[in-house]
Amino acid sequence: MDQEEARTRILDAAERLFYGRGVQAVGMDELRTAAGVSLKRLYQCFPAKGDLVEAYLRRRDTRWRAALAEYVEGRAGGPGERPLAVFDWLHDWFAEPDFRGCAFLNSFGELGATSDGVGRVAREHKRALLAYLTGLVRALPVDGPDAVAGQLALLVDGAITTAALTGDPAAARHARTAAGSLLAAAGAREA
Amino acid sequence: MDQEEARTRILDAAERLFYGRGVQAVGMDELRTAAGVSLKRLYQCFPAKGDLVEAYLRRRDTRWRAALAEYVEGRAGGPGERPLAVFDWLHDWFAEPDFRGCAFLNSFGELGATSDGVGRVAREHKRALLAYLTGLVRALPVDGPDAVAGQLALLVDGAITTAALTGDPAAARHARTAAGSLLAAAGAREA
DNA sequence: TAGTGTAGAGAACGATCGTTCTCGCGCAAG
DNA sequence: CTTGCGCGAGAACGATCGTTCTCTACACTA
Repeated sequence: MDQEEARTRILDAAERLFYGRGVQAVGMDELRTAAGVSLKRLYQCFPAKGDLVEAYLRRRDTRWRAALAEYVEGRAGGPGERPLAVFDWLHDWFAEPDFRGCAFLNSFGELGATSDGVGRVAREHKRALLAYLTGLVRALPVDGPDAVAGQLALLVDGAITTAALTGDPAAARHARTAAGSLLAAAGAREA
Repeated sequence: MDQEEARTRILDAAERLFYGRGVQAVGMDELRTAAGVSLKRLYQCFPAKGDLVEAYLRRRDTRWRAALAEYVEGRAGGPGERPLAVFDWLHDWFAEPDFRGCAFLNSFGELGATSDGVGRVAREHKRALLAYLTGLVRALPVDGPDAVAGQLALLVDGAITTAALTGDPAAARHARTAAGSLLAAAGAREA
């Protein structure tokens, strides 16, 4: 087996287990079994569990944001619908059977006080998300686009945590409605 | 030492340590030392760690919501300012030096997949918060007060998680601005 | 005063954690 | 063919976890 394939299989197993049950609830031995990789290989790919956690979060960050951007790009008609399409994508995500909230907020809540690496990755993720939303809002004729983007980011995080706790994807629709009101209040016209 | 006092000291230590560093990062022995209580006493008050975690969360829930309600009651002028006062209270909370996000969301992210007791308490907390916000909004002449309250709840959760991650209490002000826009959009007048 | 029960201090236990070490097998080079 | 070398399988290690047990000291009662 290639070193590259081993990394992929380890990261796949890590994402499924860490995201589904929490980092501390999954031992390295169970992870090794799920990945179908020897313990030696696992430790030569990731010298410590913390490295694996950070790598898992980084890969998930890029994939998550790419999937969101691809959906918004392909779905939304005009620029005015793009910020709202974000919440449509959230709704689809929330409805997935293994949805369990934001991986970064969960990991930060679990390890943020101990590991600064987790906190760093989580902050970068949210900062990148805010930057993406800011780009979407700036393309519209709204007053104070950066402030509005920050408000949308609050709605996104609120919807994710609410959906995770209640198990109800409807939080995405409520957030979408609120986002529409905020954009309208800031003067967005259907462009 | 009284049994009642022992319970209080244990819960005080549990709240400080569990909230500050996460549940799994704190052992029963460290907790025993922090509480100044014998191990035997600790286990006769709380037969297992899970019981202590749930008790800590339940006490925090009642105190947290009581503090919020007291602030809103005493601070806000008219009923129209009450929903906004919620975010002022959040700002004060975020600025506290040991603020580390929502104890219920943190615990749920850490243990929600394993322990259903934690999930139950966290859901009850958020449901009670939503009910409180609904009461505040229903006192105003707005269209669809329940939907608006749900939107405010999204902003509250978003502000808490954002402030926890960035360490910046400004998230509360942004959320307050957004809440004002949403209330205005729903037809709230300064009552 | 002698006996009894309870509490505190901390050792001890079994389980599990992250990590490393050992062993044996297959393969490639000389 | 032989001789290393790298890999997989899993035992082993030290630490730590949640929980229980032991032992001692002391307050209260007859």
